[in-house]
Amino acid sequence: MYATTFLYDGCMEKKVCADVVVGPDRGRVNAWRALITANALVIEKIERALVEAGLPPLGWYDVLLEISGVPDGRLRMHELARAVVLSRSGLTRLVDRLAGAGLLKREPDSTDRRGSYAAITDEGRAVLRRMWPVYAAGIAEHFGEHLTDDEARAIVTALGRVADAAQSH
Amino acid sequence: MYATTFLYDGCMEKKVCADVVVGPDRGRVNAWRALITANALVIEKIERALVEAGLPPLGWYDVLLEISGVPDGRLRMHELARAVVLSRSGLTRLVDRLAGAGLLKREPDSTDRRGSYAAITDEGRAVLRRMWPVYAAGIAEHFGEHLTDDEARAIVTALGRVADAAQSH
DNA sequence: ATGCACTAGTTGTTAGTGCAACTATATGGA
DNA sequence: TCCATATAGTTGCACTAACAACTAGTGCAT
Repeated sequence: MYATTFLYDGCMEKKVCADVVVGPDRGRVNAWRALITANALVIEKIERALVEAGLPPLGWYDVLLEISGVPDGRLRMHELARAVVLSRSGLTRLVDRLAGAGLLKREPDSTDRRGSYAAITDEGRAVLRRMWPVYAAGIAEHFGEHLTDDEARAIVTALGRVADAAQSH
Repeated sequence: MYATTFLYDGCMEKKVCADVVVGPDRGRVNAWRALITANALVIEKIERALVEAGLPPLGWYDVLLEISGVPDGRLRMHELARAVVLSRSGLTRLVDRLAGAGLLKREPDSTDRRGSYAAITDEGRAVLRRMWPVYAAGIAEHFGEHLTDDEARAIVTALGRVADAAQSH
């Protein structure tokens, strides 16, 4: 897992590599560092809370949430793949695991015999509902509590822009 | 890998689980969502750039950077473990890999025969210097460019607070 | 129709990760 | 001194993830 990944500040400060001409300025680099550190630490806390509550990991949450959000409660694999950041093969096996646990059911697509649907079951929805309170509490305690309203707004707009750019091209 | 992990917004909006009394408000949740999404997407881009440049992954960067930053260029395993978010056993094997590639060298600690040092080699420093430009370019292109100065500052202070809280207790 | 490129998804293989159990060493108190 | 307990780090095992190769089915152009 991509942990903290601190940056080679020394590179610029100590002028060990003066040949670096272009680079993000100090403030941007610090922002990046803060982001990956906070991300890693908070996710670790939340995963731990889920384990302690006897619930599945966040990856399962992703998939269940995505599928639960569409009207007929089912999604083709490639649609799911777009929403969840995971390789195709990884998704196949993740869905297999979810299906094995009874939270999803696989259904053939009658109009395209190559494809198959992943459909959420009642039990899948139930698990999703049990997970959210734990997840929400983790976000509040380890993340939300430490932000001002202004900061929260700034993060949404700034990182939204970052995500849009990364997704588009 | 913790991918996007979108939140169960529907939970609150559609009042499917009215029993959730406490929870982070909408803005905080959106901030969290933006953070994990941006993190996942940008890291993916940077990892890909490193692969294309024939360089090791970010995890190696972490370790090399951390060790290169101390005066005598070596660190005990447990000191390294504190800096890098990785389990003890994971760190053991990561250091083994780095050592296998000639970027680190393991040295016994003469004052405590249980412990061993991971010491950076010249080649390790060289790799670190080759990695930084690629990493820096990735940060600039996929992250920094999309932030205003104010936003960068807000992220540093806000997420710094988040990380401090997570690390302390 | 038939061939060919494209899309959908799965499987083999390899590598990285965490947990729990283990070995070895250190340390503080009777 | 000697033992209990704590600390440092490694190893066995099970699981997860990515890449590449593969199977199967679609659909367009002749």
